[in-house]
Amino acid sequence: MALLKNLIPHNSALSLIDNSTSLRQALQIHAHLLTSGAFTHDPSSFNSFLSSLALSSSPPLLSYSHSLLFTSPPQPPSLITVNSLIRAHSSGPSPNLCFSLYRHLLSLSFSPNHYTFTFLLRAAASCGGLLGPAIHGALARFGCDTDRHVQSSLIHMYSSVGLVSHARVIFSDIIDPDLVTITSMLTALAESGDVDSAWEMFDEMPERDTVSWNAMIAGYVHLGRSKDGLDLFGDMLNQGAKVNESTMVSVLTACAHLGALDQGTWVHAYIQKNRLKLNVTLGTSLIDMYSKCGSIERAMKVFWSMKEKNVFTWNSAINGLATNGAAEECLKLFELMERQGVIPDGVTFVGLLQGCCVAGFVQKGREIFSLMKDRYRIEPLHEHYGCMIDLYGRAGKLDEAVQFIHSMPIEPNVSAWRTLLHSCKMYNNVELGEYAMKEITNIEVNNDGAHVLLSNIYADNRIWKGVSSVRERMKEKGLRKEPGCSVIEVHGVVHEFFVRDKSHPRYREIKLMLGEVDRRLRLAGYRANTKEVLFDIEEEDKEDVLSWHSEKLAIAFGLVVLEEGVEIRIVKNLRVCWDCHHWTKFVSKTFDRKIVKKLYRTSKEQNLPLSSIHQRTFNIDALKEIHDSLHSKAYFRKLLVNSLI
DNA sequence: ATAGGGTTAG
Repeated sequence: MALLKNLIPHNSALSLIDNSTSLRQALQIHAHLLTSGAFTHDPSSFNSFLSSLALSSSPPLLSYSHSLLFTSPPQPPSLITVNSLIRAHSSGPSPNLCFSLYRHLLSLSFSPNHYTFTFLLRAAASCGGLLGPAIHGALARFGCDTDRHVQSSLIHMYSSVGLVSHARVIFSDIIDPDLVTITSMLTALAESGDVDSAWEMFDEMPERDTVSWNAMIAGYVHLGRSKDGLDLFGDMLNQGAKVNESTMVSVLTACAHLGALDQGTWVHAYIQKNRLKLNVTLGTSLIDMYSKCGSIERAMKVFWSMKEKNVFTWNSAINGLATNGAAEECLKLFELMERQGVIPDGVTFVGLLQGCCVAGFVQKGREIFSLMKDRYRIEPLHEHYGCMIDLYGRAGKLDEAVQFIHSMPIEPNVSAWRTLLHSCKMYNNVELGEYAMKEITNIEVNNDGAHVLLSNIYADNRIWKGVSSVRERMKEKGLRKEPGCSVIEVHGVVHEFFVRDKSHPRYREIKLMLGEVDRRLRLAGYRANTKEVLFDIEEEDKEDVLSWHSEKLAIAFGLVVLEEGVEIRIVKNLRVCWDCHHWTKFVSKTFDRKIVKKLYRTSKEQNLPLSSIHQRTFNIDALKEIHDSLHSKAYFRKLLVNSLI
């Protein structure tokens, strides 16, 4: 035994500790260090031991290290040791422990330093709490407010608690801001919604690195300006900036929002070609991109290939299956998730409930809802209640939907009533629709979507008085229907069409194609259904109103430019009207095309067009080329050059 | 024997 002790000097014992070390192993190492006399021989080694445990990024070891601080140590802890513990907690599961450690540190009569405060600020940012300003005061007292690391952490903290103006003040006090502080300010601006100011800052930066590019791209993508994000990514490659995993995550998110499968596929190939590490986050983004672009098979292929998965990964797959109509598989995957001991969260249940909803599994949906509350102790949020209302509503169980709303322990929000209103539209229930509308206007007077829905319900039931009175009301309130917008990606380029949009450079061909479609559909027995048109008619010229809907323009464009047999994928911001749905089915059959439509809309994007620029025509030949020869930056550059033509 | 900015799901 004595021999063994000599064989393992304590510094190698410490280097044994990493995040795979179990608590049991840590205890053994601790015992070894104690019995070998390491701590008495070299008192500072106790501090090293505590730090190693804290920095192992393993929560149990961190707790153990934390508790040892309060036993009678062979030597008082050093400032560095306490700092290490604070640092570990700041990015660990309980960041609020940082603050009690800080008090402990003061009670030991230490003076906290810059290190201490950067960690504390990080903790305050992630707690989202009110402690940030207090820490700001404290660090000023200790004279740490001129330290760059502290300054950028302050900006980050104020931004994360929603106080951009404070972040601005900090920034303006920095005499000579560097790359990092500018990036941190840029991010703060973007997160506050002021992406244009962020851009200004980015544009004027004397130098940029990968992180600043990433911050700007992410800023656009988060605000729903995905197309701008992709364009900026193009610029990034063009300028030869180094791209990394984070870049790709944002770019894939943009592709997912735009339904840009070709670009997403290109990014996937780029990742492989450039040996970027397919970490959990990146893998999850890929799953999400593929499933949002309608390619659930490829999404699941990525899912199964991933060795490490977290709850995000599972949620993306479950959600993808649900929204792609694979409810059975979605429920099966959830069972597997449970068997593998992954704890589901609220988002998991949104996916599961949506799966049940589209498949019409009412009873299963009820069970899932109870499982969430009773077994997993997850308090349902508006989203979950919304799914349940939709579940009943779509299944035609309107009474149950209403009862469910009335039994909600939280105040139903606008979207709860709107979901009900939507079911009323599906099942022609005027009376209940009026009731839902009343509730909606009690909460929010100006809801354009709800007005349009109610008007359509009246129109369906030929209650013209109702139609005109809703229209009147909208006019009074100055409400306008949000313009419909559809995007289609063709050979890696996103094209955007608004309702009644004539601005596309190939509009003539589109119009001709619409005529051709019209002719062939008539032969096939299609008759336009005008009952949902009424809303648009007053601003309309005599031309065929229905053919102006944005998805028809987009599909016609797809027919013009896409090779035969290539599927047409459309992403739309508003509900697809009955006629368009019907029309699409006919086109799909008559032209023998697979057509996939997705509804995509986030609250952030509500009043924004899906992008600001369209009409860019890249000249790529076929998707397979993307896989074969185009794995390089040069390829993307080529796209951009072509786009300028 | 410790620092700052960027990345995922509804």
